[in-house]
Amino acid sequence: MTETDRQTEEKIFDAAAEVFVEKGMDGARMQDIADRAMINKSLLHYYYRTKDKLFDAVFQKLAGKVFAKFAPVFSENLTLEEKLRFFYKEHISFMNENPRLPAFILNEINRNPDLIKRILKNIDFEKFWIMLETQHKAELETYNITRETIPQLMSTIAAISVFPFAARGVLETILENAGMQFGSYIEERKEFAADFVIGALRSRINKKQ
Amino acid sequence: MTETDRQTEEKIFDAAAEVFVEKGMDGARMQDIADRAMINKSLLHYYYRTKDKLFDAVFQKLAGKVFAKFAPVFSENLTLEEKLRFFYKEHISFMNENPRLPAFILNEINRNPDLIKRILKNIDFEKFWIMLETQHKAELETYNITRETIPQLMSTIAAISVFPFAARGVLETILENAGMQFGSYIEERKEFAADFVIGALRSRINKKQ
DNA sequence: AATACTTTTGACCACGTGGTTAAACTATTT
DNA sequence: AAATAGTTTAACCACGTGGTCAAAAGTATT
Repeated sequence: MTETDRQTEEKIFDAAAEVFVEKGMDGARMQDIADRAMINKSLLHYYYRTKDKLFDAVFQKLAGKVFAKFAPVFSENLTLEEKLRFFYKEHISFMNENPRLPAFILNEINRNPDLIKRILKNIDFEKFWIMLETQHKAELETYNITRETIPQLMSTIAAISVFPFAARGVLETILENAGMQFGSYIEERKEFAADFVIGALRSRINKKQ
Repeated sequence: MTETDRQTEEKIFDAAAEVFVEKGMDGARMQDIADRAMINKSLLHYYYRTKDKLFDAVFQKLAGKVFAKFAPVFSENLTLEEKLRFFYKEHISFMNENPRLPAFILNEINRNPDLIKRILKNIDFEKFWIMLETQHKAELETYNITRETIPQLMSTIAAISVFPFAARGVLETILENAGMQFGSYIEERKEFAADFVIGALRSRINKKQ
C-alpha cells in the first residue's frame, strides 16, 4: 500500500485533525478538510455523516492521547522527585511536538464542557490517590501532602507545563522583546519546572498546619 | 456625541463583549449581538462597520484590562514575598469575576497572534526589569534571580493563577469527581499559589549555579 | 415651521456554509 | 459475464451569514 493509497478514512481523519486543531471547531471548514485530504467534499459526509461527528471523532482521539500522557509516570519505579523530573521531560517534549494541541483542547472544552466528561468519567481518582499513597507513603508524609492538597498540587504541576503552550502567542511576543526564542525557553523549562516544584515541595517539610 | 449615542454604542459594546467572550470570534453571530443589545442588526454596522472592527474594539479593551492587572503590584511598597501574596489575591479575585476572560484572550491570540503585538509592543520590558532590580536588589540576589531567569519565573507565576481558569472545564469535572467545588478551590488557591511560589523561591537561597 | 443632519429600521443581497442526491465508477460475488 | 455492493464524484440546495441601502423617524438648527 503506497502513500497515496492510504485508506480514505485515515486521510480524512488526519486532514480533519490538522484543520480542527488549527482553526477550532467553529473556524474549520469542511471544504478545507476535503482539500487537504485531496478528496471530494461529499466523501467527508460519506465517512463521517456530519461535521459534528467528524469533530467528535477527532477530539476524542486527540484528547484521549493527551490525557493518557499523564499516566505512564506512575508505572515507573522512581521516587516522587525523580517522577517529577521524568514527567516534565516527557510531557513538555510531547507537547513541543504537538504545540497547538493543548490550546485546542482547552478551548474546545471551554466551548462545550460536555466534551471532557466522556473522557474523564472512566478515570477513578480515588484509585489514583490510593496508588500514589501506597507507592509514596513516606514521601507524602514528609512533604505534608494529603488527599486535600492533591488538587492544588496537581493543577499547579500541570499548569507549569501546559500554560506555556496554551499562552504561546503571548509568551513568544514577550520573549522576542527580550531577545529570546520560544524553543530554547521550552528546553530550559523541562529542568526549571522540576526544580521549581521540587523546591516548593521541600519547603513544605516540617510545616504541618 | 450625544447622550443616546453613548448609550447605544455602549450597549452594543457590552453585548458584543458578552457574545465574543462566550463564543469566540468565529462562533459569535452579529445577529446574536444585536439581539442582546436589543437593537437592529444594521445599527451594529452603523457604529462598528464590520465584525472584525467590532471584535477588534472589544478585544483590545478587554485584553488591555487583563494585562493592566499585572502592573499595580509594582507600585505597592512591599517586599517581594508580600507582593506575591498581594498579586495572587488581587489577580485571582479579578479573574474569578471574569472567569471566561483568560481562555477567551489566550484562544484568540492563538487564532491570530498579531492581536497581542499591538498591546505588548508598548511595554518596555527592560524598564520593567530595572524597576524590579532597583526595588528588590537584595532579594533578587538572595533568591538568585537574574535577568535570564525572569521569563521562566514570571511565566510560572502567571501560569499558576491563569491556568485554572483557562482549564476550568477540565478542572471542574475532576474536582466534581473528588467531591469538591471550583469556587472553594479558587478561594484556596490565592494562598496556596503564594505559598508554593515563595517556597520554591526560598529553596533557591544559596544555590547559585 | 422649515430645513439639515443624525440615528434607527426593515427589506434586501451576494456568498459561503453544511449537507443531499443521483449517477458514475470500482471491486466483489455469483 | 452479469449482478451486486461499496466507493467517489459533480451538481445542486436550503439556509444562515456579514453586509448594504434607501427610506423613515428622530433631533438640532435656522
